[in-house]
Formats: sequence, C-alpha cells, structure tokens
Amino acid sequence: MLWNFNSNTPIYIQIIEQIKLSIAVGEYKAGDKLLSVRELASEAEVNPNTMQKALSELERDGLLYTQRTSGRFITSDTLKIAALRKQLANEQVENFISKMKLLGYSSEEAAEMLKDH
Amino acid sequence: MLWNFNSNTPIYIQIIEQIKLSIAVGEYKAGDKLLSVRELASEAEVNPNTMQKALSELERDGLLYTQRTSGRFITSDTLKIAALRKQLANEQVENFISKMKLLGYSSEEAAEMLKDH
DNA sequence: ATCATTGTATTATGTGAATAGTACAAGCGG
DNA sequence: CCGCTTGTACTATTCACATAATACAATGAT
Repeated sequence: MLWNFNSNTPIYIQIIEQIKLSIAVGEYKAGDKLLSVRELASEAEVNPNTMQKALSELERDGLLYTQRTSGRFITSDTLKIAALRKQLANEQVENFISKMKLLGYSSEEAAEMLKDH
Repeated sequence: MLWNFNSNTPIYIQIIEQIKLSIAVGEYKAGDKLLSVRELASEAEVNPNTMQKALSELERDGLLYTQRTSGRFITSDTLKIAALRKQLANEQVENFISKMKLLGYSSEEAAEMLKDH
C-alpha cells in the first residue's frame, strides 16, 4: 500500500480514508489478512499508536475484524464492501454538486465543465 | 457572514476557505471594507489571533489589503476575483474526477451519476 | 489635543494529535 | 514447554492550534 499524507487533516483520519478506499475498490479483498499494526505503521511511517487508532475505528465500522493474537482481517461481507464503494461515490457526487452550487454554478453548468475537462 | 466549522481541519484554514468563497461569489464585493479583526472574530466566535492569522494569509494572496489604522478591504482587482472563482471551480472539478477515478469510475460514469442526481 | 478604533505583537496557558518507549495477555509454531 | 508475534494499554513528551490577556503605534473623528 502506498501512503501519502498532507498536513491539514489528522493523520489517523487520512489513514482511515485511504484504507476505506482500498477496501472499496478491492485493493484489499474480502477476508484478506492485513499486515500487523507495527508493520503497517512502519510502512506508513507513522507511530503504531496512530495506526492502531485508525484500525480501531475501521473495526467499529465493521470493515475489519480482529482475531486476538492472529491478526486483523478485511470483512468477508462483500455486500457491505460494494455498498461502501457506492456510498463513497455518492458522497463525492453530492460534495461536488454542493460546492459548485456555492460557487454559483448550476448542476447543468457543473456537468458542462466536467464534459469540457 | 455565516460561519460554521468542523473539527477535522484547523479553524484558520476553514476561515480562509470561507472568506475566499465569499469573495469569489461576490458576497464580498471588490473594494468592500471588512469588519475589524475583533468584530469578525466575535462574529465567528473565535479568538482574534486566529482570525488575524487567516486574514494575514489572505492578504499574502493579494485578496485583501490593509490600510494601517483604518481597516481591511477586499482587493479592487475584479479580474483577480473572477479568476479566483474559476480556479476554485476547476479545483472542484479536478478533485471530483480524480476521486471518482480512484473509486474506479470513468469520467463517463461519473458524468452519468451527476445526471442521475 | 484627546480619545476611540485600527492592525499588530507578545507572553502564557490549554488541548488534541502524534511520537517514543515500554509492558502484558493470548495464541500459534517449533 | 518456550519463544515469537499478535493486539492492546499505558505513561511521558513534543508540537501545532487555539485561546486569553495585554500592550502599543498609527490615525481618523470629535
């Protein structure tokens, strides 16, 4: 996994978002075993505590589960994963439209700009 | 001006974004006088130092200018303001497309989801 | 001339994110 | 059984953001 962070958002939030994305698009597959907290932390060059915090939150969302001393795994619920992808996409669509509205562009104008891109 | 902040981004960054938006869409007009730092801070319910920090940065961008003891004003450069609006819109478009690409949607599929919205 | 308001600067304090370092129970493999 | 790896927990420290409380020079209005 390739990690990159910017400075304006807490790192653990960005980790959550990036892992969610990886799950949603199948870069992590249902049932996959994750690297250990320490390995992931090392890979992302963050503190293990920070990685742990992000993983715990993903677990609360049901996207991961833990087997006590054996490791963490991606949920096997493929429906949940498909729903996640759709949800993330919908969030992007709604965010885009609302931001463009704030900037004074109608949905039609926004769509036009997309086409011209 | 109506202020609202979320917790995941530094407040002074959010202030910058919101004022930029207000300038871009003409809620603040070219040459307008702003409220004083203290008044704006009070209105937004933040510390004057925080407001000051945001305003200074906007000034560095050339969107505001200061007349030492008389107050702060929006730039009179209407071309710059028009360019700002276009730039913010372009950022939204590019961000939207790139995020949708990451989620595995082509530009055409993204445009389709927009239409269906 | 006086005074209030302007932006600006400074110091101290509080808070949450992130790091560093350490510790421990649980289980798997040898 | 032993040792390694797992997740997890805890304390201490650093850092940036934010706040609180002042202070001051410049200037426009009274």
